[in-house]
Amino acid sequence: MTEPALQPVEPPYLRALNPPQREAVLTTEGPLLVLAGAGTGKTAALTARLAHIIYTRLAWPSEILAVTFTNKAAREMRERVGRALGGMAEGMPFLGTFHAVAARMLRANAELVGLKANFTILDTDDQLRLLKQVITAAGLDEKRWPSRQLAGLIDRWKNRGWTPAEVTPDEGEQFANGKGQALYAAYQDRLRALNACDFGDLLLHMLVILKTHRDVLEGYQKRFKYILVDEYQDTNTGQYLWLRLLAQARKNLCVVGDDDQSIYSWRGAEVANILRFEQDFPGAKIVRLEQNYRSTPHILAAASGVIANNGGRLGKTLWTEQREDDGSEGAKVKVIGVWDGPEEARRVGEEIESLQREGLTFDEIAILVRAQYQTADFEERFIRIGLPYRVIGNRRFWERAHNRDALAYLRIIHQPSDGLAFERIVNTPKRGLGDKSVGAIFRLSRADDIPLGVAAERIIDTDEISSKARGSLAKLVAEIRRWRDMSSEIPHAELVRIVLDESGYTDMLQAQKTVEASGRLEDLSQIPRLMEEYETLGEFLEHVSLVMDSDSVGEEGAVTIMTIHAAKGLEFDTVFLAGWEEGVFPSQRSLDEGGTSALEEERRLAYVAITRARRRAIILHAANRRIYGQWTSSIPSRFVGELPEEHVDAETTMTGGASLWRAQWSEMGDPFAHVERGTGRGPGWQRAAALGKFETVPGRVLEARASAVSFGSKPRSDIALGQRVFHEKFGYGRVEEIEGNKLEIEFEKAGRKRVLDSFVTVGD
DNA sequence: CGGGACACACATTTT
DNA sequence: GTGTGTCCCG
Repeated sequence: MTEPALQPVEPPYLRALNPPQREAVLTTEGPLLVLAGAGTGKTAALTARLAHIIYTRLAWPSEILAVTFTNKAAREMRERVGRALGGMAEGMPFLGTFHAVAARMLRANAELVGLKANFTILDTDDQLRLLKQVITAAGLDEKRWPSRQLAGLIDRWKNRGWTPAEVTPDEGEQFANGKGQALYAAYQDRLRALNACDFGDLLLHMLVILKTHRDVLEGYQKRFKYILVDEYQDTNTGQYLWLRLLAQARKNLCVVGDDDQSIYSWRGAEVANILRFEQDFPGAKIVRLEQNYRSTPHILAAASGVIANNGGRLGKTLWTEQREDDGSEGAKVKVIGVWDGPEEARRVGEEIESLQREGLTFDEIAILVRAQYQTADFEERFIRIGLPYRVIGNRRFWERAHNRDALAYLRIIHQPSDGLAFERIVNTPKRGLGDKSVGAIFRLSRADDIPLGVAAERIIDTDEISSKARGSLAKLVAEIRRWRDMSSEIPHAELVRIVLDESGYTDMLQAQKTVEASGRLEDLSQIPRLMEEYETLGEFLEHVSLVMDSDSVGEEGAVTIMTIHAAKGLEFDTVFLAGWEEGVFPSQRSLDEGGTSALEEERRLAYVAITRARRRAIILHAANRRIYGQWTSSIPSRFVGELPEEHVDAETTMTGGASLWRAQWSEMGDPFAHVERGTGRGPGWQRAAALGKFETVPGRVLEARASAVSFGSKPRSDIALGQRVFHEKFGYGRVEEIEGNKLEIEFEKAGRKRVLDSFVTVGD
């Protein structure tokens, strides 16, 4: 026997790992598939693996390729590896999302696909505008052949790794009577001319380069001694091909995933990639992580019960030793039926307040929804009761026109050939450069094959446009030049302020004096803060185009509201799962488009949702919901019925209770079975209601609850013109106008805004 | 050329 | 209920 003292000291990162996790860490050579169920310590194992490879000098940080699907995951991994190694993880330049890593590689090889290293990454909006131009240029009616649809097709092709030449006639047929392929090709030409890339291009261009340039491929194969892929079930075909090329030489490819958590097939993800990993990489070792460290038994069992309804799973048996402090199995999954959306929000608010009284902090609580529109009821309620919250995944920030305008100014400064950015700001704010002048610039740009910005400069010296237009164009061009010169000297966060002021953009908004305008100014004022985190303007722009998220510079100590998709990979003590109703979740739209396989994906989403909870999962469903302005009645989600009864505590404010719904479901089977798919324009829940059978809410219940629903509509007697009032978000102000229950208030700090009277209290 | 009035589609999930 | 495109007039 070896003396214990002689054994090498076990590195800290291996401590606290269970045997399969250890195996996942120590099996560094050869292909490895780690099947990691929800909450099984996957991230711990992954970071330990990276730490191990670096710590034992198998590779330098820069020789590891580690891809994740979200920036959040990448950030977390970087932090945790750093912690495990204490600064040794410096670098890891190739740890990031597929897109971020691909962008980095592409910048180094851009010229091989006819781009320059400083190419622009287009956002969806630019992409659509460009496609619209392409469609119109081909003599097609954009109304009949919408750019959105073409964008969807092209995206799908790119996800599969197809260049225009590889689009099958059959596929090209799907748009404008077979012009799909030609339009795709034309679009790619336009992109190249603009020195730009769309999202899919980042991966596709890199794939093409790896396929056609042996030297480049071999360079990367040599460089990446180890490759690690997180969330492998979410890879699409293009990403799979990309990985296969890179891993071919050394075969040190470790992929981690869970087929039960595959929720991105609509984005091109192929679960098949994980299902056939063994065939792709013969001799692959498989490690299963099945011990769950996150959730209490009831929660895990409830989730397992739901997912068991799916077919074609790799299959795992998750188990847990988690118990409450007192050794009990903890709370069952609670199902609460409520009357409508506002009541759902009210109810969640009350539950949160009582949890807080028990000592739970707001950060440990999340509300998960299927779709963004569901967040509105909660926001409204939480503002009203002063409950701190944050909404994650607010990608809408960079989708708002004014924010993109600001971005376009920065883009044209950073990248003179960014024609789309120039087009966007040339007449915003208005400077007398209308369709006529801009059209002339366009023609010159196309005729001489020069970027829009250059054409603009040249046209000043011609008489193509009116002298007035010439004057303001000359001024604009000069200003952009000046800003560009400035940009190397002053902090870029400062640059935005200067640009927005000097361009007249701020003045334009200030002149509008509307509530919307003040909100926009508020948005714009946040941009410098968002920029401060980046070294250079270029870095910032790259980040924005890759993330399109304002990164929720979030307050601590707030309840989190987000979509289930955004919650993947996260965990909370208590999770509220809102809107579990047919049509909402599973989403009718999804069902209409994808049938059974879409239903299974929705079910995986339900599984992901439940498994986010450590100690408490509360599922809610409302009998009525206002969707797109229309009140519609709805029935509980079939997933509610799939929860194993013994792990559920049901409570409903409606007659019959949960057991009634459960009975109905088992009796009915699939109530949509006889509803034709994809027909009719109305949302599915309307169709569901039309089935009659489900409109079982008795009138007297309706009456009994109705009074609880209406609030805030009665005029307030305590508010008069000139009254000093207080608002949760905007602070103190004076009432300037009263219109029903809407008030126009001049706030001391926030300016003039219209708010509902229910949001203010009488000030002193 | 700019602005306002109006009609109208259009509405999941995200790198 | 939203935002966007279009039409007309000053």
